[in-house]
Amino acid sequence: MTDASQRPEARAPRGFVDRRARDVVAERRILAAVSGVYEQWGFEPLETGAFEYADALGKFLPDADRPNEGVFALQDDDEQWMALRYDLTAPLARFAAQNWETLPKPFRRYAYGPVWRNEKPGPGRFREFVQCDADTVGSARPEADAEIIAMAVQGLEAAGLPAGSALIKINNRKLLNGLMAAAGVTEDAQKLGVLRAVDKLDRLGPDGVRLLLGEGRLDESGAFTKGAGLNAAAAERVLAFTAAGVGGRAETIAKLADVVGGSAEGDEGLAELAAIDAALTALGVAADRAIVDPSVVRGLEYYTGAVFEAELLLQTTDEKGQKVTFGSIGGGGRYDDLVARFTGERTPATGFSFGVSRLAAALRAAGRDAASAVRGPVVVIAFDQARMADYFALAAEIRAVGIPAEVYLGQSGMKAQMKYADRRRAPAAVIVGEDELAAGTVTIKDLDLGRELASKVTDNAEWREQRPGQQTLARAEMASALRRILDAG
RNA sequence: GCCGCCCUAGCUCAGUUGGUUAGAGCGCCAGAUUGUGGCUCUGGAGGUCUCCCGUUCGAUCCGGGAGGGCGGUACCA
Repeated sequence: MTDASQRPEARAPRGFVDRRARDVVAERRILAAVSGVYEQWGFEPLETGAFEYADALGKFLPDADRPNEGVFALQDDDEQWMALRYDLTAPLARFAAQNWETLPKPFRRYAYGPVWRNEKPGPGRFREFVQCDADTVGSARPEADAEIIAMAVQGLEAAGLPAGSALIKINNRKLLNGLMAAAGVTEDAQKLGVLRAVDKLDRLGPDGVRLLLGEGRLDESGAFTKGAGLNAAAAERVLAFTAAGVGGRAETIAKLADVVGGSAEGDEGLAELAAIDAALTALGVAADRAIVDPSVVRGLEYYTGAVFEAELLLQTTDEKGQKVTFGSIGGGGRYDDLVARFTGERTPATGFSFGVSRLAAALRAAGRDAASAVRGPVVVIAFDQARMADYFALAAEIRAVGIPAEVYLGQSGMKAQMKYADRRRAPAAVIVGEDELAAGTVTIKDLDLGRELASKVTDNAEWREQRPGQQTLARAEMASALRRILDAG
């Protein structure tokens, strides 16, 4: 035995979670359903490695001083920095650039897998999480955006979200760019400041955003956030723009034309939105599934045109009775410059990604995971260490009819074995001792039924006498009896 | 990253105005119960009171630092 002070503490690194059967099964179901939809739309699966060379991942280049800023990075034996991918878009851009010659173009692929971010974890925010992503590389058509949106709607519903509980909000960066150009904002840093301010609209409201568009904002904790430095008139124009969303897509687009029309870039964005609207309508996606919302901007720099965000409309209460709004569950947009980083050639691309465990949490809140309670196998009680061969034969017989089964392999007595079966959430325990062996019978205990019956019995002697949920029958009838128990459950 | 609050058993928390053996409930293990998960009773295991340094005759308690957690804020490719 090692000295206690030398023993490692059994704990997972912060921001990394262990997921047990219930969560694993739920996420697998989501991925299977969404993959099915994506493949039906002609998107092929693609898997790339967890590591990329750091320079391929984008602007956060690890340097010797701060190699792990934002990403988990390490140096290969040839001294090159490599880093765990932080999303699935950057690896796609790298893959597309590397294989561009031989790929069918436009290239349509979906991917899912873990991504890693080296940043402060929070509630519902981890340093490792699973993303699912679909992109079209090599098509500048607005229809490519529309198709991604329509497919996302269908994918989320296939995963189990109740129809209409998610809404895709669509906007176009070119509108805001046109607006800012008209207001005399040309500097990139200031543009980014405007985007970030607008991105906080849902949290801070118009008044908070007005401060951030101007000089800056002092929050409750006393921290000051520097604003984008717009003059009052320009700030009001931006706010008016973000508030221009109305019901229907076409109506919103018409209204936006009044606000941003006239600038070349703004008109381009309007034309793209109109084309997306037309394609969505043709694809059968109505305004109850996807709307145009000018307040959606997404904080990321690399989007060049259409941007979209999937918002959950579900509102539920958590275990403390607090109201919980799920909010954004995924997003995406058009990024026409990402592949060009490698090839030097502008390659239009658009995509959508969502967090798989976040969607799983949403489904749970929506009460859509009832069926995912994970059952254990039928447990064959190991009564007598000398009769293991008999128990294995029983278990094999049960498996042969398609029911998961296992023989208890611990050392404990029968009481502990029953407890084990209970904890495994086994539907039934199979008990074969001396009596049953001699009589050619098996005793089967329906654990769910037993639990229910036992709750009504308070007297111990009576409980022992009743053996609730238990039946003894000929061995030949074992499989069909178990089948009945499973079907009833 | 910045600001605030917090850290005592596996979990939720008492407690010591600085004093010798730190508690409860739940959970866990076992027995009562020839071969039965529940109930009841009995017993048991489990803690360097987050860590390090300082003050003190003496620190889980006071001071400083570190780590971790929670909330806000920033960032989020």
